[in-house]
Amino acid sequence: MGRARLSDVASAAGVSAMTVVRALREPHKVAAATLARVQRVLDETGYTPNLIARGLASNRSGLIAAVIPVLTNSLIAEIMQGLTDALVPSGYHLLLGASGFSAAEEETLVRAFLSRRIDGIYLTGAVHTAETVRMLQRAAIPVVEGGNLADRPIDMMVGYSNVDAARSVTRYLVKAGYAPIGYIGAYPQDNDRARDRRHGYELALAAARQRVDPALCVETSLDIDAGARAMATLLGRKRKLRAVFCSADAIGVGALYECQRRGVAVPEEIAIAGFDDIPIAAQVVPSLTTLRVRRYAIGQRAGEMICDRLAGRAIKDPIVDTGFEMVARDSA
Amino acid sequence: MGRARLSDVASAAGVSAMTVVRALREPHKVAAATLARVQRVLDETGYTPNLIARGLASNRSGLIAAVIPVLTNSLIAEIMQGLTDALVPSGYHLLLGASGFSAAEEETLVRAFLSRRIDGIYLTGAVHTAETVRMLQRAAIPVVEGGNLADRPIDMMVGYSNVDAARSVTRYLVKAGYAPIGYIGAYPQDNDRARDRRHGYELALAAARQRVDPALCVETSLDIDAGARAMATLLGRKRKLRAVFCSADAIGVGALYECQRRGVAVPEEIAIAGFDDIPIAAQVVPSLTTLRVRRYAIGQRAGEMICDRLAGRAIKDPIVDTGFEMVARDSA
DNA sequence: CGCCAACATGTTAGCGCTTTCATTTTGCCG
DNA sequence: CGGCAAAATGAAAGCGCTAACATGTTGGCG
Repeated sequence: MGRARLSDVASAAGVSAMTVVRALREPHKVAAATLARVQRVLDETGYTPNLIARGLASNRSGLIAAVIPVLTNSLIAEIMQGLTDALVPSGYHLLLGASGFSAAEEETLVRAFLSRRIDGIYLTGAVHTAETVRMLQRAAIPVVEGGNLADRPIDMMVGYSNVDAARSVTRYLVKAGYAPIGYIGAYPQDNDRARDRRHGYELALAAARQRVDPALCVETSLDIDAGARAMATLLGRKRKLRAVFCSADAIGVGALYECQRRGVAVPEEIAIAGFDDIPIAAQVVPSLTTLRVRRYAIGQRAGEMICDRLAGRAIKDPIVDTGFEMVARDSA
Repeated sequence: MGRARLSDVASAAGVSAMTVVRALREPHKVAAATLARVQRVLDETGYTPNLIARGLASNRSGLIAAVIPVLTNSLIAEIMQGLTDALVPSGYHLLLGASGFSAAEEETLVRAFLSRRIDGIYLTGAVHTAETVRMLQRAAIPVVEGGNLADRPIDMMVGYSNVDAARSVTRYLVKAGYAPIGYIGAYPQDNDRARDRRHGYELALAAARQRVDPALCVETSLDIDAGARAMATLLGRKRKLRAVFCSADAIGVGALYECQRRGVAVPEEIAIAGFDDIPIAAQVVPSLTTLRVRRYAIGQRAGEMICDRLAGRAIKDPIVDTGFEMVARDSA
């Protein structure tokens, strides 16, 4: 590995470089005897093509980048797993960058990745800096924005409507007769998904002619502890509260635990609904009512779209809605 | 981006390519007036170096690969976050591959990554195919095996002893007076960590002169559901059982829930100890006694070691033990 | 048995950068 | 103010591959 070059193989086999290339990529175009000879040298030398040189000559790196907020979010990780699973069979590899929820950091990463002449890119969410968008358009590579749907994608988009999904969950609580319904969600800065979920919550309340009470809404970070603290805050406000929509299951589970610790019965005193259907949601007692989203499919579809475009296949629809479904359980 | 070449910038600024390169990388070696002129052209054209061409010419890709079993394991994701955080400031980027717990698939990925002329690589665990090891040694790049400690690393190694860690947890149960102590762990195929943890469990029992009863040991997959089912299996065997060591918190939490559902009091009737200290371990009721490992630090340290080596800095010790600590909570 | 497809193979010219060495210019001192 | 070291700049030769075109070699048929 590493040492032998194409030309080494060629001269060892007594042929030209092109013949080796053909033996590698279009064996049927090479005479059987030649093929066998080249094949043998290939095996002996353990030749591995230098993809850097190939990239320079062919102007394709074979690299697909993905910029995600953090690697440690298991929901995003599922999308990435789908993405890489779709990419690798076509010979592409995944270049991963973490932006830490910062659009500026995302821009820095995108710039660096374009320097590497990536063939395509996956971005999380639909909100990016103007410069990010400009660079990507100028690069004219396949771009998929994933995890949310919006009106004007840079190029392609696959996900679901966070507004509609959050509205569905909230409507579910409304129809179950709960009122008033509070909200615990993630901080919305630099994060269109969080913002959209809150928006969906508000739309559902408005449709039901319930008023949005700011005192019943808390925004916090996205983990179990934070969910527990937020629930404590809400309960501490001594306002009437019958149900809470948590814009992420991690938060919902934390809220549930906080209720347990305080002896608040769920759903009898306070109903809780989450969002995401993480594995633990089905296991907690009471099990968490939530909304399921097809995360792996999002990544996989995104990967397919990028591969299709790079292979010159037409994309039927640049915006793919992967949908969602309510999962009614015991907590609401 | 993408259009302007180094030579374009050079001719626009009326200098040679080399001067532009120096302006970019060693500005102090360029006369102030020239520097300003080049700088202006650089800004105007928005020049971005083509890292593929650089890679070919300099024989360094700037890419560090990591091969992990799956992206969706949040523990591994934390390691990856540490890794990328350590790499990016030095200008390296993370190329990620998922082997699906298969050593053969790992080998395929390593081969492909070597084709891309990666500058370094992180591998999960200490067990790899002979061919993987051979290729890596031949490539002579920094290699870090992470997440476990073993005797003969390919190159460098950072992690903790899964044997010792599992022994610590089991010993904790022994000292608390529980007996007999059962075991629920992950399938050990192609996974040295799982194997080592079971080994640690057995060593601790042996040290305490308790016998290892195969009927009290279950191996399963690594998630909450599986943990619950495994606990059900164990309870269904109608053997005396006082405590269970679960080789992963996901399994432990599942086991805990199964006990709750069956009305088995934890820790009064059965004590449960986990491994990993995932976020939810502190939140479940009763909170899970477990063992904490410095995952982010493992990735970060691995990244630093790779960067150090590539920068020509000496590595004091090629094997770094990041240690572990018992976290005593309520479940055992 | 000669000729032309169809097949098989080779040649040439880069891709955009870095590396190495060569050359020119400047500054300083006796 | 000549000469030399140091500073500033440039020229040439690839890195290992691919793309596009060119050439050579068969075999089948009239």
